This record gives sequence, C-alpha cells and structure tokens, in this order.
Amino acid sequence: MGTAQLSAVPEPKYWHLRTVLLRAIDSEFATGEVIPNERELAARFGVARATLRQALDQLELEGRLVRRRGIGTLVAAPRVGVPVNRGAEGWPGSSREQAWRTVGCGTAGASEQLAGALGIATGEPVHTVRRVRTAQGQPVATESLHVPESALSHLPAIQLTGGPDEGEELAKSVLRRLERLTVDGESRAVELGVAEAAEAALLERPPGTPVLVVTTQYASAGRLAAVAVSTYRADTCRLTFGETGLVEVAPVAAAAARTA
Amino acid sequence: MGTAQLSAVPEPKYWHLRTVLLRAIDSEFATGEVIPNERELAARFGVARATLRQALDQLELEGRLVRRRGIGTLVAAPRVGVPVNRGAEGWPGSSREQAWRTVGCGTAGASEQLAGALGIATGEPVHTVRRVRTAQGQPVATESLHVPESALSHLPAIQLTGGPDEGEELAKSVLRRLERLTVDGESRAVELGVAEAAEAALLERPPGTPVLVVTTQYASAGRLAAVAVSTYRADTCRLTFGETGLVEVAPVAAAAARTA
DNA sequence: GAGTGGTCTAGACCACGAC
DNA sequence: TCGTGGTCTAGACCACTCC
Repeated sequence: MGTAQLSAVPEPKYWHLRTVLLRAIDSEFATGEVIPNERELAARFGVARATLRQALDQLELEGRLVRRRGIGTLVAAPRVGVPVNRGAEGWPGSSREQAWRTVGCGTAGASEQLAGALGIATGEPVHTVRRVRTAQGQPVATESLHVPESALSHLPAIQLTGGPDEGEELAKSVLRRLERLTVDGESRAVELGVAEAAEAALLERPPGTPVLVVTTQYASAGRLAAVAVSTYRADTCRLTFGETGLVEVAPVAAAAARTA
Repeated sequence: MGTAQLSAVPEPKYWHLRTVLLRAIDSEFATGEVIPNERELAARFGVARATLRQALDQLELEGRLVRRRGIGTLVAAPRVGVPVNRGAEGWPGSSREQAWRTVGCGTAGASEQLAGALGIATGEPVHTVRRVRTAQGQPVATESLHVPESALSHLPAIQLTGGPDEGEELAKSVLRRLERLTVDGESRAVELGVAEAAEAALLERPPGTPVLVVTTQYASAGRLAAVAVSTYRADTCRLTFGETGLVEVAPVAAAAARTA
C-alpha cells in the first residue's frame, strides 16, 4: 500500500482517504488479508486516527472491510447473494427452505400496531415465530413471523406434546399449518435499519449494525395470512429477488455498471 | 425533551443516547420540527459533542433525523414507499413510468466487466442511459441503464435529428426500442452502498450518503436484453416489490412487528 | 503483556444558511 | 454577523485476542 499524498481540494480528507484505500485494497490485498493497523495508517497519511477511522467506516458500510476487535481490519469477502423468494420456496418452513432455524415462538394478543399490519382486531391471538437464517455457516438474518390464529383456524390443529420444547413444538405447528395454505399474493418492502441489541446478538454483531429490513405480507384466500419482518446483515448480504435461471451479476461487474 | 440520566451499564454511551433521543423524538417532536442543537444536547446529557453526534448518526441512518447544515437537525418524515416493480410498469421508459427523467446518454464499447454482466463480448457497443427518479418532488434515485445494441438491432432504428440534444434523442430512441421487446424475465438484487460524488450530486446529498443499490437484469427472447443499476437514497426510500393490491404496511407498524 | 479496534474527550476551525 | 452542522486534531482509556 503506497503513501499517495492527499490533494488540497475542498473534498473532505476522509472521503479522499476512502478513495485511496479503496484503490489499495482492490489492487494490493486479497480477501481475508489484514491491512495495516489504524495508528500506522493514520501516521502514514498524516491524519488523526479519528479521520482515518471515518474513511474505514465508509468502506465497512460498503462491505469492503471487516473490523475485528483485537485482531485487525480485514478485506471483506464479496457479499453473499441471499434469495428472498418465497414464491420459489413455498411458505416459510417448507421443505426446500433449509436455511432457517427457529429460536423462539409464542402466542399473544395483537398490539394495536401489529393488528393494523395484519388487518385484524386488536387483541386477536397471533403466533409469532422467531427465526435465524444462516448462509455458508454465518448468521445472515433474523425474522419475526406473525400469523393470526384466525388465518389457520380452519386447518386441523396439530397435537402438541407439551414437552420440554414447548416453543419449538408450537413453531412447528404454526409453520406446518401455514404450509397447507395456498399463497395467492406476496408483497415486500426493503429499507435500511440498524440492529437492536437482541437482533444484533443473533447476527453476531454489535448493536447499531446496519441491516436491510425486509417486510413481507403473505395473502391467502383473499386475506392477509402472515406478515414477516426480516433483518439481513447489510455488510455481508446481497438480497436477490425474481426468477431463478438468470445468471447472477457478479458484484464487481455491478459496481462497474453503476458508474460506466 | 427531558434530561434522562445515562445508566452506568457497559453499553456504549452513544447507543444509550440514541435510545433516549429516539424516545424523545417519538413522543415530543413532530415531523419537520428542529430538535435542540448538538452543542446544547451534548451539554444537557453531559457528553462530548462527538459522542452525541455518534448517536445522531445512528438515528440519521435509520431515517429518523435529517441534518441540515446551517439550519439544524429535524425530525424526518416517514420514508416514502417507492415501487420497484418493472413487471407492473413495463419496460423502463414506458408511458406509465413518469417518475424518471433522463440526464444523459451515450454509446461505447463494453468494458470487460460490463460485457460480463450483459453476457456479450468485450468491446460490443452498449447504450447507456443515465436517469434520475423523483418522488414527491424530491430526487430519490439515479440509474444507469445498459442496453447492448445487439439486443435492439432487429428493431427498426429511430431517426435521430442530430440536433442540439443529441444525448436526449439517443436516450429516447433506446427507450422506445426497448419498449417493443417483450419482457420474459427479470432478476433483481438489493444491497447497501454509498453514493459517489456524481450520484450524490444528483441525489442532492453529500458524497458517502448511504444508498440502496438495485441491480436489475431484463431478459427477452431468452437472452439478457438490459441491465440497470439504480441507487436509491436510503434515508428517504422504502423500496416496495410484489403485487399491488395489498395494503402497504405502515412503517410504524413494521417497526412494531419487528420486535413484537 | 503486547497489539488491536472501540469509545470518549475537549477543544479548534470551516462551510453554510438566515438575518 | 451569528448560529448551525461538518470536519479534524491529539490525546486518553477500555475490551478483546493472541502469545
């Protein structure tokens, strides 16, 4: 990594540093390699450590760097493409969807806001399944799946053993019954958010980690049957939608196409 | 806004501050209202201004605050739902898609990476249309739409006047010819990025602004006919996908469903 | 214990908008 | 001219990982 000088233009130093560092990690470092530590880089570029950190913050937000306390700053692997296609996968919990692991489940009366989102009356019983999704061995998303009991009540109840894993049993029951509904509509929204403490822990990241929040509404028989709110790690995930079969655009090619 | 004391837990101060401020703006301030300035808030909470700014940074990333130089910090309006549904809209540039405005157009030989993304040979001529999308009077996205000439060459060329607005004419020609193709497949990816200088200017934001990068591949007649890379302002946008007709989940309800 | 990134401080000056 | 947020500095101490 060279010691390219900073220009005197009215461009912030940290932004210029980002550009210089980006070129460096693209050309001189391999994925997973540690770059020089912050104090050394700051000295090398003649800036305060806080300024250098501002540049690293940007690159981390872009998913180009990973910082590990006690270890150093590493060049990040390209983001993983994560399919967010329930249409192709069927209902949540169906057989082809192996990536999700249930971490909790419960039933409660709907809050006013949750009731509004589900199109039901406040206080109606709603099952909530909490799950974690992993890809390539890493946790990439958490999800809260909300299903009003009334959307399932015409289906035969599944017998619960009432054993030690009560939550687990309930989750299985909800997901199995959900599977038997026919999906006749899905609607999704994606926005940027930050992980709260509980989510952050499941994602193995500190609180405040940027996440992509995906809100999905499932319709069945002309009514809203479920709402899922999933939070995907923004640093490692690239959400993919749409028909399979098309070749996925490589991240590096996408970056080129953006400014070409 | 009260002066709630900070707890002594091993939770970072800035994160605790974020929580306190979030409660305050939810309960005591209206959309568009200015909150007290940074120096006063820092004094009120007994922290350095940099620490307070770290908390405000989080809330700005979440789209809850807007900071304006020379003015102050305002409570942000809820994010706008922006449909990213070409299926419903038809090809880019079709009549129903009023929100886009062309800002530039050109034709050049494909770089190696762009060729890879389009599934063509390096150096093949590719038309690139640059556009800006506005919603509610605000610019919300920029886009680079890449179309290989070979995908259009079987269609009658549209006569160019060669007048003063050459780029504009070319853009119209490309978009009109594209419209006549039948779309038989779309594939999309969404990831987090930051705006470079040119994009940032079009979005009326400083460089480094977080954006949602949407990469769309359009297939026609069994081949890739176009690739679009759109960057949406993450602070103001909530991307919506899927069938219309379902009621949109209100942001506040979605937030409740996330942790309920 | 040594080295790393994470947090925090108390200042300084600048760029911009309103007056 | 004044008040605002934006940038930058030069330190300090802490939490974590590895040896």
